[in-house]
Amino acid sequence: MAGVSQTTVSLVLNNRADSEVRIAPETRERVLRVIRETGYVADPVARRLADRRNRILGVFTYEAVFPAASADFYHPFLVGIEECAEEAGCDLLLFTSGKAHGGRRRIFSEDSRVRLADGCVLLGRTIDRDDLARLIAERIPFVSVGRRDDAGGPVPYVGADYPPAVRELAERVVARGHRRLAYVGAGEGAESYADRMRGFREATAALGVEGVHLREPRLEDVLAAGVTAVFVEESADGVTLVQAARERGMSVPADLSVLALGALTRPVHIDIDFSGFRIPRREMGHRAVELLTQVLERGGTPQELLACEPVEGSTLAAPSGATR
Amino acid sequence: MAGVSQTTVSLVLNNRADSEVRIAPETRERVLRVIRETGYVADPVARRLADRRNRILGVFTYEAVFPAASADFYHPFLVGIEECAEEAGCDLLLFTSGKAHGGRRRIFSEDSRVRLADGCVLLGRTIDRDDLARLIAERIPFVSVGRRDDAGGPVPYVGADYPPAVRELAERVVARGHRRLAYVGAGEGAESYADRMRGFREATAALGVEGVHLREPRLEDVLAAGVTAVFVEESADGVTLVQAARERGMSVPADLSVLALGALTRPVHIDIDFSGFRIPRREMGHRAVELLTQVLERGGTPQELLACEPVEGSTLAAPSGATR
DNA sequence: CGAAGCTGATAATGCGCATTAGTAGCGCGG
DNA sequence: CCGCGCTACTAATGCGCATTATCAGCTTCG
Repeated sequence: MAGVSQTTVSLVLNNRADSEVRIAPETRERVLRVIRETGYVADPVARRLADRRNRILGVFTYEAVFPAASADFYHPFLVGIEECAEEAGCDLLLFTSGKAHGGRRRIFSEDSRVRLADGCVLLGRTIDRDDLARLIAERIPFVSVGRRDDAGGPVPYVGADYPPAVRELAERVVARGHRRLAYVGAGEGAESYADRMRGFREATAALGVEGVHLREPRLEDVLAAGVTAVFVEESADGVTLVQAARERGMSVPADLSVLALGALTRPVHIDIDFSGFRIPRREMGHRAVELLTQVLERGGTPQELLACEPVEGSTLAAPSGATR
Repeated sequence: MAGVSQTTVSLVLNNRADSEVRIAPETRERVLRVIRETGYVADPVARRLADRRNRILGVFTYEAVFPAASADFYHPFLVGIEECAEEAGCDLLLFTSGKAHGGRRRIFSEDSRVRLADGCVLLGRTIDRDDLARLIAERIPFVSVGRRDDAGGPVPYVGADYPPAVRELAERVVARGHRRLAYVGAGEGAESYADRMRGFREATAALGVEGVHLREPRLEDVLAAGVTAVFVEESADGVTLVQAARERGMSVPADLSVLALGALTRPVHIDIDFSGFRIPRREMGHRAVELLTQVLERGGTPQELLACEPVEGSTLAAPSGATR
């Protein structure tokens, strides 16, 4: 329509004005006019095929992203991710098609589309080690939200810095007079759990107080252990304990302090203002995309830990028989 | 690696067993083995370029999808969309890159990527008419969530059926003894607003009662109009009115009934159990994707309205001076 | 006045796949 | 022993773009 070759259109479209390439102003204008009139837009697919870049960032989650179940937990990450993607002028591709394979989503499924994106962000409490190893081996650019142990090589991530957060929390707790603390939760499995547990162990050791590990949120166990403050890995467990305590006529935090370590991945009606700390979820999502774009441009394997913000809350008090 | 041509690999990969194509079992097995060993996956981009189909559905929203502001409102739609996309084995592409152009996102921006997806779902209270017209003109498959007026042709959509919902609600209200009702809100601009208003007008006419239209949620205006029941287009306005009424010493619903017409697009701390109806948001999202896949296969311009479910709530009562 | 230099554009190529049009190899009938 | 019909593959082509190499037309300079 403009009487020029496809090459010229491509040149004009991409606004190439290098010294290498020259386009007469009038020709350029003519092409632009036709583009405006027809509203032509280059097919992003072909574009991507040709220049191996499409400004699409993939987002892979092991759990469904939206479903109410874990929505409250994942939502903030996504807010950060979308925020940064918009700033970077990228679209987001949600890998929702990875049919649950054996009850669990896998990145590399039958007909994986990971490669469609320039790179991707991984979200989830745990991520399949084999998938991680393969991402690294195949040099697919990605950044994990949440620290990950090496998987056949260092994994790029943006995590929450749990150990210091748990330590500081423990200091606050011990400063209130508590001497026997408990950690409730698995303390392993996911890196985030292991990190919390590590912080707990380090803290009790450094502060010279007792540290008990209980896998299940059973109040009897807590009481039997003579513990006055409980660190719950999952806030949902905290809710369980608080309710059990109240039913038993105990008062929180007067008779038992409960500290939440940030996570709330299980759906639960919660109206308890837990003392503990806040995982900087939005910031993590945002930073993950930032690092991903950086990886795409310059490569590398960035690893960052973001600090958790202490939350005063109302479930921490001095132990009942405290003698300051 | 398998000693066969690219064509053969393609054939095996796509599991083509037509009568047209034949592959010796042993050859097929050999290729499959190599595929398993190397973990090869076909590049979805090239695939899309070659067969013009990539099982990616675009989602365009005029407001940011996740941000807390309107999150509570859009979230349910997305839940439904993701749900159905997963069932259909499609990935979702969120067009987040449509930089706010004049404060508002546009589908066809500088470098639009709409075409990357097989088709797309549109979300938002209002959608630019020109964008709609262009989608139709360019035959880009799409389905709008929310009814839309024609835009140079019929628009495919899944909407909420407001008129009957508002009428039924009005009947409940009138049955309680109310004779002077008010509609608070724009009543125009977006189709969803116009539809509510239409239902309101039809209802008051059919029921033979007074129907006042107030654009702003000002309690004085409501009282001045001698109205006993208010239909609020936006729940946020309902909150405003209820608070104003309470500050004035009035009781809701004893002194004033407030009916919410489903929408809550503005962020507001709400703990009022409004009487009114529920927009089937999740269902709309789900159905939109369903229709989109249908359009992709067979074409057409489906238009559907889903019923709103009545919500009993606690802001509807007989008017104070009711004489049944 | 011919060659070198520059300008402004184009033909050709490749990206990784699906698809179409063949084409070897082989058994079999005549 | 030639040709026909099958089977089981492969060569070639196109998708829509970015990129590279190339080229035609003009200036300018010696």
